[in-house]
Amino acid sequence: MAIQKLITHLNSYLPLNSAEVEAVTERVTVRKIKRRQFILQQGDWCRHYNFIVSGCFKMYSVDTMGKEHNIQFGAENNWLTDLASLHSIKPADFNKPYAGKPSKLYIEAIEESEIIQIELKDLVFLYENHPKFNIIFRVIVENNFVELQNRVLQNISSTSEERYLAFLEHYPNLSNRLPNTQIASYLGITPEFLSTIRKNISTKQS
Amino acid sequence: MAIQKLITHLNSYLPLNSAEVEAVTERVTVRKIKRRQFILQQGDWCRHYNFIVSGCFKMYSVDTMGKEHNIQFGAENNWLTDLASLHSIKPADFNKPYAGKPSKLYIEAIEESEIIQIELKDLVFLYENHPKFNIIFRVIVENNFVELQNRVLQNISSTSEERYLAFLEHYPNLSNRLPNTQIASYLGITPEFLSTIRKNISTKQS
DNA sequence: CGCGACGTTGATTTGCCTCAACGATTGTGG
DNA sequence: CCACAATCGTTGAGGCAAATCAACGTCGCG
Repeated sequence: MAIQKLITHLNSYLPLNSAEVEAVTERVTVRKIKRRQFILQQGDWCRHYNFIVSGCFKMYSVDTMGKEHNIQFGAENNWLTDLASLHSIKPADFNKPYAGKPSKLYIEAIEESEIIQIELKDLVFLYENHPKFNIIFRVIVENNFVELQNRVLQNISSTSEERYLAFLEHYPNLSNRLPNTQIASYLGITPEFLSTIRKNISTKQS
Repeated sequence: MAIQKLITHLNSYLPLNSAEVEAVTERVTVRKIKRRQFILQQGDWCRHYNFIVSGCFKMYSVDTMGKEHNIQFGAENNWLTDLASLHSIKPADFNKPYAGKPSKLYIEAIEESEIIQIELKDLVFLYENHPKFNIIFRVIVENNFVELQNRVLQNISSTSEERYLAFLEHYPNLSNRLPNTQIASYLGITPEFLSTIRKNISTKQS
């Protein structure tokens, strides 16, 4: 069952007691998302943390030329949200639907997916009534921060080929199921150039 | 006074009461750091959060060719630490000096500086005894995460010139005092190429 | 079946790096 | 305080990395 996957995930950070499990369970929503369906679009006010139970998503921005740039992928047991929008809300406005900044990003399903959403106001309730969630979500954000920092380091210090190989190694479960166009967008190169990189790698190996 | 700058900074997130102020004050260390002095070196176990009272630091990694790559700068009112190392420690090992992973990074003073350090075990004490600090440091990490995400987006979607102009706009207080070689390393380009970018910009304007 | 997304290839152009050199500035030890 | 070394910003020639544009075959999906 979907909720059980979330509980197991949270338990891996800090074991929850039954009151905490109940508090979470009461405040989340399970949703099924179809391929190509959006759970966030540019201009929306981002209001949820999204936990991915199954399936796969891409979060991207669209530039002035209409090109998409993948900022992050998310698959099973990942969290995906636009913190820039979600977190621009001040505590006093948590209940208002349109406080803070609208999002500049899109989150779109690449596969048939199932997610669990938790609204910011419910998360704040958990923070205030069950302090353990403060720690869990701080650690989740810290982990994502470290991942992102490594990516920045790669971007400023490695060639495209090195970055591609690092992606394959670091995200084997993603590289299998994503089209190369999407990977190219994530790496910041064109699909054509990724194709020549792949050719070079395969000729080296043989 | 140095501590007062830290308190003012923390108050800007959530106002502290006198017990919380006292708890922080008792557990931090003020240090003066000279130019070119390190507060973290590759191989060290990172044990502190560093709050910069005055001065300026760079955090960088050194690649196999011996080249430095600036991951982050820090100036007044910024926090600087290697989360990847600091945060690899499990709660049970907070008191041990060599738990977790050694750092891969350097943090070096670019100017004569003053910092306030807080050890992980003291921060954990604050988390457990004064839950407000959980929120404050979660928000600090979230803010840094959003900044980093914008940088990733820039790296994969913009030209070097655009990234340089964005840097000037976003960090005017840093771009004044940093040598261009350091900015180039942060942007992931060579100093020579940054020089030609600067020439292009100045000829465009006139 | 037909359309659109995908992966690939090639020709050409552009962005950016490498290497070498130079003057100007800063800093440091004698 | 001076002399010398180190750092810095810049310029130019040449080369490689990567983008652009166009084209083509394949595949999955409606």
